[in-house]
Amino acid sequence: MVDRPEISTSEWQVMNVVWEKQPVTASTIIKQLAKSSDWSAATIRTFLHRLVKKGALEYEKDGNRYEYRAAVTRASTIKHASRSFLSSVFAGETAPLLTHFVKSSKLSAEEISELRKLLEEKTSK
Amino acid sequence: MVDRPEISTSEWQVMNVVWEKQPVTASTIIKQLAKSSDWSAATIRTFLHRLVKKGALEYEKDGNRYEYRAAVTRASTIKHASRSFLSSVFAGETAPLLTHFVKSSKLSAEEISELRKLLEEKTSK
DNA sequence: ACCAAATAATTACAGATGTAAATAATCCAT
DNA sequence: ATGGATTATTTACATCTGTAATTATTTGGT
Repeated sequence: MVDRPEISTSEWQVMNVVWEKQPVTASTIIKQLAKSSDWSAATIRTFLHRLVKKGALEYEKDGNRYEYRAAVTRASTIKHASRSFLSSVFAGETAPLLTHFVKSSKLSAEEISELRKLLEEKTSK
Repeated sequence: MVDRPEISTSEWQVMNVVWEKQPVTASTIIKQLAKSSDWSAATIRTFLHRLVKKGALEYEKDGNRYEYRAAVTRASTIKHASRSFLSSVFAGETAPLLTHFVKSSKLSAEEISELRKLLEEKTSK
């Protein structure tokens, strides 16, 4: 927890697959990412290698392949990235950030009432 | 508008000062950033130079110094950065993003009711 | 036991970024 | 007009990123 690994945007794509399917092999990840990207298999393997080096992923050998799994939780990684996004892009001001995303997003009725409930709780608290 | 300049996190610090104070000289920016960073003057001048090259800033000569001003609006730059943050960190899902930031933020009563109003409008729409 | 196939590790290389120092151009005060 | 100060431009350099290709290692099948 001392120094968090910085995850690049490409690496986030990979991490998102791992968090969803772990433990998971490289070839499964490659197959999955083929749907949403046009990276070659070699490129994705490079990302995996770098993520291991950064301490964001770890693996266990299973025959000649690796079973990858996340070494950091999605929640804590999101928290870190969000903090830094908030601080640079919105100069640390949360309300404008929320306003921006509320305005620019499509939300279902359920999502909206869920968020309103959350805000309500914050008021009384 | 063809290809948006990518603004790095350090460069965001500089842009935020420019948007707030433009038109503004390098030395004013340096003075301002001294409060929140420990960059040397040379470093900040490098950022200014790169931002001009990227087309994010422009300047007008005033004697031997420049008056910098933004060449892109804050709103459009925020929109761009937010889209890419949403897509990589929250896998494109806005509701979890909003939940995260609502939960992790301190909001004043006014801000909360403002946001609730915004959400309400979205419902009826 | 050996070979084709799969996997992982190493190497490559250009552009971006963080961080500045060195150099060149310009201006103000004397 | 000149020299010190200020500003901008150029150069530096290591690390990170995007994007692979090349090489080495392992393994399952015959």
